[in-house]
Amino acid sequence: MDVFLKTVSALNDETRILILRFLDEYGDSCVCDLQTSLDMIQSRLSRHLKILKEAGFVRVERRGTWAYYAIRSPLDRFRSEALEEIRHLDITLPPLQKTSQTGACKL
Amino acid sequence: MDVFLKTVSALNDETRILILRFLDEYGDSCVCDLQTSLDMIQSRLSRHLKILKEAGFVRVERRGTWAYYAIRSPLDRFRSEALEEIRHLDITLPPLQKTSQTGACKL
DNA sequence: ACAATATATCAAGATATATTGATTTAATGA
DNA sequence: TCATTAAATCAATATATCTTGATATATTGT
Repeated sequence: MDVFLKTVSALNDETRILILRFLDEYGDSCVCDLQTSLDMIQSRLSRHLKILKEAGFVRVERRGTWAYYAIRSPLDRFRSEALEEIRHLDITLPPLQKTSQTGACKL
Repeated sequence: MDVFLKTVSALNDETRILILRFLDEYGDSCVCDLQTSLDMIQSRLSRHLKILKEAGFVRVERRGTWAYYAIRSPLDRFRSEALEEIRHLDITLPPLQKTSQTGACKL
């Protein structure tokens, strides 16, 4: 698929917009933190993170069994404009819950 | 639906990207010109034009039985960035066929 | 090597979106 | 008013995408 269409397609989902907004606000997060904070089951989150990654919005860094996702930097022009739009959306962002640091995730 | 999501959703389709690219290149066009030039059946075209209109990308002007569509101007920041991206895509744009001017459309 | 845990992938069903052909609406001209 | 034509909408089907629960993979510590 064309790159632009893939980029747009990745933006075309409320869940992914929320994830992007979350990562933009709180910075690097491991999947289990996202799970507890956003109250999503693991497979769903994993799927959307993959789509965001393949669309060039996020990067992953593995540390042990954990996978830390973050907004890619630098983003190209169109993607940063999209992120800027997302930044100004009226989204009620749930508070960050750092399960990964306080102990094991045990989800 | 949220405005941003609606905007993105409108971009998330090859047909609509082609239509936007076409209007950007050739300017105002009536539906029958789009039909012949892009070789699309009328109902399909009409549907996509409606989506583009409701997403704020195009405007319509009626002249008699004809409906002329054009890129809205000015576009807001995000939409113009999107259009700019589309402008640089590797799309083989079919030539403009002005059915509406040479006579009746008779499609 | 084995157990435990985090993450990724798979399969099935549910939901949304696109395509087509048929029908409806609206404007023009005889 | 009636016939004609452009464009919009509708109904049915096809296709794609999302969600969930189950399973697979990979890493750590014992």
